[in-house]
Amino acid sequence: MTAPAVAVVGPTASGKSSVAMAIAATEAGVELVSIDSMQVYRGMDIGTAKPSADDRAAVAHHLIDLIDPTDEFAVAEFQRAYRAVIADIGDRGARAVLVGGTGLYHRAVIDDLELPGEWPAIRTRLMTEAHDSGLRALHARLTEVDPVAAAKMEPTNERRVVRALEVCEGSGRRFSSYGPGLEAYPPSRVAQIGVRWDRTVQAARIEQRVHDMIASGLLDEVRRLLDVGLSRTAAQALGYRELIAHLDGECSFDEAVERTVTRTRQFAVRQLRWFGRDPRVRWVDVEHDPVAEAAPLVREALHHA
RNA sequence: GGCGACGUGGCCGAGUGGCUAAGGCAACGGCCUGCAAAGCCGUGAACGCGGGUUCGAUUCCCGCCGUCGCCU
Repeated sequence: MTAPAVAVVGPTASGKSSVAMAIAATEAGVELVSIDSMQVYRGMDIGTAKPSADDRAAVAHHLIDLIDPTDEFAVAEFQRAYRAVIADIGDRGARAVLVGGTGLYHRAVIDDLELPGEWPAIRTRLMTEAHDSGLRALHARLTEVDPVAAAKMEPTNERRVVRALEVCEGSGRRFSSYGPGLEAYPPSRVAQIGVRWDRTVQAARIEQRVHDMIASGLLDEVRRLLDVGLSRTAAQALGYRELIAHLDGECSFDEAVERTVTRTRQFAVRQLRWFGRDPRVRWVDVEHDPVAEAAPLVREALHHA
């Protein structure tokens, strides 16, 4: 049985995790579910700001440490794992607080998106075609096969064009037939509370956070991971990608750190836009203390869930 | 003090005696159904200052200021 759930969303370093922890500490029968594409990797702890051992001992945390850093992972697997976890929590008679930072994963679970499926062979073929005869040609083909999908994407966005064609060819169904996409915001049983700060403050918080991660030994963590190897997805995580580049001799340490700060800041803006578009999110513009300012709203939503 | 080089948008960095002065980064705005901490699209903004040569100067000459290097 699906557990009642409430979601705390927002950009990195907004304090959403601390809000969730505060809820779990004061409400009985609450378990936390991380909606984060990078915390699923074991061993990637510091850079992904995983909850501490103490926090995890105090409150049940889910969808963290699901796989090895060498493994590939994507939304569909995450959605599958989520369904299992949310059912378990429900069976226990508990409630879930989702802590969401990865927009796509979050939508996939709260709106229960129907994800098309995967046809790697077709995809590979399409990619070589894109490089040989040009992306333009592929987009033109998509326009014939699925004009609705084609109209919705930039003809220059290889990933999207290829994926849409992959699904059309592989499934025999139009890509656009899998649902309205992400521009529709149907009523959801999961209430969403957004936590955000003024842009300037957010930037400062991020810079501080990155420096804290470095001080906590992020470089050593990356070295250790490099010995085992990182999957394509894991290797592009913020902080990891930059530090790997540094260890490969591509840039100085300071440059890597600076680059991490910048990229994280940009990521936070993208998160803000992603969640900001969702009219269902109730926002808390934090002035000083995310817990004091946002927790009451989350608590209230949880009582209605 | 002398000699030399340089001074282009927030930063880096091309370039030309005369079309609307590249590009990259950042910033800002927007997008996203299997790499999503990824990827894609769009936008604004500049020739150090003062003279001169010229039909016309960012480009050539002089001076000033500034930066860097070398020399005494």
